[in-house]
Amino acid sequence: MDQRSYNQFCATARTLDLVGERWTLLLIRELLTGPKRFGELQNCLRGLGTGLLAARLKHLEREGLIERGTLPPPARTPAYALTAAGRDLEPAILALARWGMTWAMGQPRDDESFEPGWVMLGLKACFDPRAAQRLHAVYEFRIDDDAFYVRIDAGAIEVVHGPAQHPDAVITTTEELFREIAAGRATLGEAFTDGTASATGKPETIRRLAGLFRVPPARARTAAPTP
Amino acid sequence: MDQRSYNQFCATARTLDLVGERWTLLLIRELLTGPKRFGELQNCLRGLGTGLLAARLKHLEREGLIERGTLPPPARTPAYALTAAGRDLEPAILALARWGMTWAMGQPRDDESFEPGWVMLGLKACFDPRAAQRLHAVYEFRIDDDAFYVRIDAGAIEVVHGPAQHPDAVITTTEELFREIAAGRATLGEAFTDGTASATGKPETIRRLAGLFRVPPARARTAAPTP
DNA sequence: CGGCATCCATTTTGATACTG
DNA sequence: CAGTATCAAAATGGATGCCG
Repeated sequence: MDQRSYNQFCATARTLDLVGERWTLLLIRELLTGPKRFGELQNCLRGLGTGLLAARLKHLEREGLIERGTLPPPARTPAYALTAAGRDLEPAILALARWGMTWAMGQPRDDESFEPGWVMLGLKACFDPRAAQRLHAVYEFRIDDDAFYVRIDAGAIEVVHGPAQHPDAVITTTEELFREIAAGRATLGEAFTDGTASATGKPETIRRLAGLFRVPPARARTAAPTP
Repeated sequence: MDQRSYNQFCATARTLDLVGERWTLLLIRELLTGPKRFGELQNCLRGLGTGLLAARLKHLEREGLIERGTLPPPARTPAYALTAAGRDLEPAILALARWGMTWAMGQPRDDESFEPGWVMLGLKACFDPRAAQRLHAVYEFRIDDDAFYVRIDAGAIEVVHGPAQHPDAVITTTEELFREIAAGRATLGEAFTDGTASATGKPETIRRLAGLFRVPPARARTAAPTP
């Protein structure tokens, strides 16, 4: 599982030697929004068996991409978190996500699973720092029984799985809307208008939210003439 | 080979469904610097058998990421080129490369193969558009028997495998130097000084070259405290 | 629940031989 | 060369069962 290397002295190949195996990048994707426990990971990653999950976690820990630790004091249960090296994979994963938004999303198939966190990460991938100049705000998203918070700080964005401490605005909506957003059939702005999402908090903070993200238009993957 | 899907309605997962299999991203990496033939691909990708290469090419063609065509008129031999969708994977591949430069390069192992093109792509990944303001120039790199050209156009960079038509400057050097650059033990600037690389052409164009790239410093992948 | 071990059916892969 | 055919060796997935 890690003795199979491409044997190329190339930055891309070396990276794929470490994280190119099946499930690995998706596992890291899950940890991008905060530490998760074994069972949580298994829930998000249907089809990944316990054995393979344990092997992948061990491999990533040995390679210094994740750390096994325990959640904040009250809960003494083990959890996995990204190290600095692991966190630094975020730009690559968001780049893959942007590609997927453009070229591969279309309609959900009915055998596909879905997590609101994937859309939260998608929003992050579409975040436009220039649209967030001078904005400092914490948003809390409540999607059915899931919660995320988004902290915007002068062109930087942070997305974390879990409720916020002192949100400036709270957005309440459904997983169904998030599915529609992922399919490109809805936007946050429209959702506020047609009532599929509601918000409480500082009006100005709410007003700026929808403009922070530039969703790339979907395109079809048909052979294109070389320019 | 394509019936194995993650079955997630997620942009990242959908992308990996298409290009996440072994060898696929490296294959696309090879095509980022221009069309290549079956045999050329096989040469760069030691360990990838002909059967699997053929299968991958067929899959990528069917999915609209590459096109099978023939090289420019004189040679009537088949070659594979990226479509617009395939080319659009470049940001993701360069992001993976940047990660590898930072966290995974170190020294070459002696069982690793090496291609100068991988370093050319590494340079592209380190290109700093702001350092190239107002610069319009075509550089030709001659690395032993390989050639690449690099066109800089006001903050944009293009890297193509093959000789240039009318280069403003020609850089001549060895594969050995490129290996050292990949290992972070040499830079273009030093190479001009110590004579391991030589350049002919417009002095001002040559002078600006080394400053166009910001190579990220290498870091060790040891468990880091979460900030 | 967290996590590892084991067994087994199915895929993927790697390596090589072979054909136009 | 470009690509198919073939076969052995891994990797995967699913279903357990076990132990703290």
